[in-house]
Amino acid sequence: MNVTIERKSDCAALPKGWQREEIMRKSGLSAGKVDVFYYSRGMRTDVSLVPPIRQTASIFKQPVTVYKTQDSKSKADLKHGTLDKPNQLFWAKRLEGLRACDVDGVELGPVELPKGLKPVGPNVDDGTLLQSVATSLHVTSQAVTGQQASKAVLQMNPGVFLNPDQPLMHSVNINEDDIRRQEDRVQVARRKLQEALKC
Amino acid sequence: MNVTIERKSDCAALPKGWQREEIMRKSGLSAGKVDVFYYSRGMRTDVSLVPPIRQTASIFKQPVTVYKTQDSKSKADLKHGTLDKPNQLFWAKRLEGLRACDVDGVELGPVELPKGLKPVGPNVDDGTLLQSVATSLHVTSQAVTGQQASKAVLQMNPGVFLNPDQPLMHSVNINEDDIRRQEDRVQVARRKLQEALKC
DNA sequence: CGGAGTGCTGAA
DNA sequence: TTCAGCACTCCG
Repeated sequence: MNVTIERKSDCAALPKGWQREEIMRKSGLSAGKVDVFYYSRGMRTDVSLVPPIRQTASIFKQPVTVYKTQDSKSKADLKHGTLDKPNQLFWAKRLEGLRACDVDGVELGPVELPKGLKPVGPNVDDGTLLQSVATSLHVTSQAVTGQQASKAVLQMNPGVFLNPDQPLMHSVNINEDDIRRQEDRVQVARRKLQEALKC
Repeated sequence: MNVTIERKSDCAALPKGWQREEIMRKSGLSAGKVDVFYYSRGMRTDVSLVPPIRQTASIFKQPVTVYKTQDSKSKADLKHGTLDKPNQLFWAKRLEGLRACDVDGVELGPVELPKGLKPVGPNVDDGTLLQSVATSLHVTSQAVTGQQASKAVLQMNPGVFLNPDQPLMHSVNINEDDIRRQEDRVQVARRKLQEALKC
């Protein structure tokens, strides 16, 4: 069966930026009927709309959190009563002293964190920070952004200002430069791989 | 809303020995919807039936391969003509010299492999072995078992005896002792975690 | 659990 | 009879 593919282009009658797509049903009782889809930007298959997967060494898939600029409530927000049980303050401290080990049971050395990540709270060092960040990335489905309150206020009164849903680190601001640097790193890695594979 | 949990028991309308289980989706866009499962023996929640996830530092989920003793064909076997394009011999060698680096671009040191893993083939060292094993774990959907041919024969005539679908390592035999040792390691790790969490 | 794709159905 | 709008299934 030959099918003429409809131009998926902007349509005069549509608000600016909207697109109309017509998909013909290919089989079944309703074969030949047409479903019409409208998109405000990008198409169904637009790869740029799919959040990338976190490049953490994790056995769980961890898609990056997407912030929507339009005020579209997420479906989860509309549901009532799916509250998780509250986290204990400083729960990450219970993991202190634990360390991953290799096949022979030898504990791994300390991991160096990026300079941007600063621990907060009494007696929170880089090790605890790493454990709380790693756990957050695995456990929470929210964005991992760190603590919003100032260092002084957190030190003074953590019971009030510490957010137990976030790791024990200062909030991190990712700026354009950080993104560019990360893109560069990815570029370099890709080039190396390409180089290696093309022989 | 109160929900009566369906007894997960034999149902009159089902053939003898079959069970029906209704599982409510707990999160996501389709939260609240129900998936229905039927089993002829055992339940879904029988932990022993769920293949464990490989504990590799991988962003892909990698369930351990399950060998069934009953002659139930796997789903993949039932599909016809899904042949992958053949692998090049010694493809892993193209990755030699590549190494992961940390956030600052500093390359990571060499990784120590378990004693059981021995490289095979001309000029294949532990680094190449690691890369080929890691790639196999990510790429293939088969069991990763290593090369079956003897070292002598592989060295002599790799074009004939090397299996490009397997990493450049000798076949590994996992015996009861290995399994027990691994179970012990898991026990120890679990106890440590439990200890840490119960304060 | 999500997404693509088809089935179903009440209103017109 | 038609079909918009959603329900539902299937599969990865």
